[in-house]
Amino acid sequence: MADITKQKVVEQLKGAGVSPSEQRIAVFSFLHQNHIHPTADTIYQRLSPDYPTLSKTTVYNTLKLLVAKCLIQVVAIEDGELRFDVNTDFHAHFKCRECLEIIDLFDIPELQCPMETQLIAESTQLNFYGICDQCKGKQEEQS
Amino acid sequence: MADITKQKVVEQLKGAGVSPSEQRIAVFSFLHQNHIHPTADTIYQRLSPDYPTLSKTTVYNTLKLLVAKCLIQVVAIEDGELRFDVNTDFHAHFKCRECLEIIDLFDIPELQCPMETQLIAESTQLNFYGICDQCKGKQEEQS
DNA sequence: TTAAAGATTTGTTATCATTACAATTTTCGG
DNA sequence: CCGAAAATTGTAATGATAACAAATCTTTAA
Repeated sequence: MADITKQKVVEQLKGAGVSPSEQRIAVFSFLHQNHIHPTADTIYQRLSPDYPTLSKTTVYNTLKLLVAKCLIQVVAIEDGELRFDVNTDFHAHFKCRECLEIIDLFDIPELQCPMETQLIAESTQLNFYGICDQCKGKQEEQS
Repeated sequence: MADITKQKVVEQLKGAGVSPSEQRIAVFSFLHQNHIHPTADTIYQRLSPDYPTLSKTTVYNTLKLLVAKCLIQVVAIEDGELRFDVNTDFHAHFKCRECLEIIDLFDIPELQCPMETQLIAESTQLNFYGICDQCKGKQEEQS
């Protein structure tokens, strides 16, 4: 699971001009090690046991800072909650309406606005909604 | 601005099995006549003068119903507020970070999940974020 | 080393979109 | 015209996020 060392995380933070506090290291490491597109609350819940003094406000502040420094990406796939992704390269997401999990889809070429519009996209979100294979299988069993 | 008659709106509602109350006609007509991807609150604010007894809950209920009946589409382009669109055909959206307006982009072919994933998208959202031509022009003037 | 300045974290409170809910009003079949 | 079902309404609840000020930690300069 630990696909990145604490060293590397600290280096990335410093490289972006973010002083590497324990809390920031914890949040950023969590995202590096858990590619589950978590919400701020999920991050808070999962880190709390190991960082008992951690505040939810700090999680929100840290996430906002990491987004501003382009170290992570916001995934606005569902209203009412933001999700976060360490992978800042363009890729699409598929959200299953049953298990609510989000699946990364990488083999999609980066999209641009139609040329005649002259619009330049600074970022792009491509979201698919449906039912994943596992959940589809379960439903077919029952019928 | 009135690009559709009340008659047509009523027909569409009935056709989808929605009884055409005054409030539902008002909300659906507003969306037909104002392609501004409004939020529930905007719809409520704009209709209130003409429908003084209208309740915001009714606006939310109606929007949810129209979405369920596939008469309108949800545009989840920004967290914290849902927007609504009478155009249920696939098209992309561009949100300007300055004026916050949403521009429709039609000349984009409908996207599918990569074949090898076996995933089938029931709906798709393609959102671009950047700065529109007007706002870009204003910024260049000042510098 | 030390003290002030600055940065960071924290807990509480506020905000805002949306939903839940129960009461009231409207609609419609008999 | 009456009563059941549907629709609407207002209020209260929820839940994610932001604002804010106090507390703590870190850094810098004397």
